[in-house]
Amino acid sequence: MPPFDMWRTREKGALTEINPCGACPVRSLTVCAALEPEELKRLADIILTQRFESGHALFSEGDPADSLFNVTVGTLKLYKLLPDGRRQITGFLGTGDFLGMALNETYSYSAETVTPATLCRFPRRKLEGLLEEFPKMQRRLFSMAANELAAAQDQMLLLGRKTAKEKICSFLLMLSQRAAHRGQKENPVYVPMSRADIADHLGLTTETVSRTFTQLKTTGVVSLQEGSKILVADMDALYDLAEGA
Amino acid sequence: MPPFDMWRTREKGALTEINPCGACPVRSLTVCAALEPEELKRLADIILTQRFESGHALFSEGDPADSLFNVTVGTLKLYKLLPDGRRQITGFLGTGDFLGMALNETYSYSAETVTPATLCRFPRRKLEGLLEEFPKMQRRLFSMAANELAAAQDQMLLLGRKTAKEKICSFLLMLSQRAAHRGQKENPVYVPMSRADIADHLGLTTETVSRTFTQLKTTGVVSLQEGSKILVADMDALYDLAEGA
DNA sequence: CGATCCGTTGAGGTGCGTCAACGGGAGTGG
DNA sequence: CCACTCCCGTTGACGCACCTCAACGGATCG
Repeated sequence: MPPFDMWRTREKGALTEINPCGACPVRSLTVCAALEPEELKRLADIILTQRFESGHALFSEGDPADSLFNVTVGTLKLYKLLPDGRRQITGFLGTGDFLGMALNETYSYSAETVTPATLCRFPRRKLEGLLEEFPKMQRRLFSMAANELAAAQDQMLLLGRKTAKEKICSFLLMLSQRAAHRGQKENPVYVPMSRADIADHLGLTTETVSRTFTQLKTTGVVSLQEGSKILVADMDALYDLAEGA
Repeated sequence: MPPFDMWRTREKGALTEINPCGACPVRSLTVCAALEPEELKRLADIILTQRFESGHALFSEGDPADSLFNVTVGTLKLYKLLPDGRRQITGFLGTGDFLGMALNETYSYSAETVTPATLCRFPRRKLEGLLEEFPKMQRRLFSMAANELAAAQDQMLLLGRKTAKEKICSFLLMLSQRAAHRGQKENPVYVPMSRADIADHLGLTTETVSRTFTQLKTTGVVSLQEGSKILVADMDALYDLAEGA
């Protein structure tokens, strides 16, 4: 982390710094993992690193899609809304995740920070140019998209066919596994999002989420800890509960 | 369609022919759209064209993933199962769609024909080789994956937050729009899949699907026609009903 | 002509939503 | 420091959209 005087205000709600990609501590998790040192310099020329407070809207569904982002620190949520305000959170993103891909000229979902977060912003045109030049990066991006697609299919199974308890257990397992994948602690599970966010991700209400957590605590499967952490007492039981066994 | 004697049995349940990609009538819809004539020849060398009856399982979740497919004719379903048999159909595929992408060495979902179908089969190793050579095809595949991802997000919104009636209307609209995209009639909508398949796609039961169709018929929004076709009498009403307006 | 499958309809049950109340923590202003 | 207000999470009482179970008719097939 650079001293504060290296930061400068860039736009409302964002702090911007110049960050050399070569020194990026999370590069191995991102699209940038595919690049050689000199390619990284080219990349560093087009990106901005920005820090946002929690609850900051990066962009909304329908906005012109002229930026793409890489999460380096923090958690984000992506969501879609129905006209009457019903909301579906399609996914939570963390360190290494990439967002902002758009088919047309506008975003098809909204993105908002859940915790304070640091992101690398790529101007869309310039990134597309680099992708032409760096086929390795193209391939890396493709394999990340394939991963997201598999996760989306799991989520469809969850939303369409699982009970409330199975949904909560699957969600905790997913968080645990993703933390492990990023080299973080997999237990206790860090759960930074609110009950409302969890509900809108799992197709439930906050009340049902709360009741189900209480039930899991009562039966001794999990226990709550300081700082939005959930200790899984019986990981095997959680696996079984997640699939209805 | 070639005369029958051009077909030869290749494996149980499949008929195989040699098909020059250059003459493929649906190429513009597929991954192959990106290729030049001489590249198409290279592609033709590695593919098999196969025809399957309806209800044929192409592969199952967990099978070794050594083939990829392109749908030229017919409809398929992709699905995942829970241990107790609950099923979620993550999507229906038709002309031009691509399937079989796998992250590891095994498929993460099952695939089965809904109608008689014709597919081009690509051996995975050989296709990966060609993708290295043809970056245009790589890009085309990526944009198709991005499309699928957007569709998956729509489906999550549907599964998590829509009512039964909204689900059915959204489903009909989706079928209509996809037919239009393929240059087929968008109304009446061709609905080749069973009530059970629709239910497992929308997170409902067959009874609820049936009842909801009856309700839409009664209120004059749609009417059933011969040959699995549904005539949408009031397309605007269908749009409104699909989003709860 | 029985057997099977599929779609439809009815009657009744339930998992989760809705509505409401309450308590604790954080921020804010006096 | 307290008083006030939010916001969030929890819990209870109740209702309902959809599920479950069951019956039936039509189509297909050996």
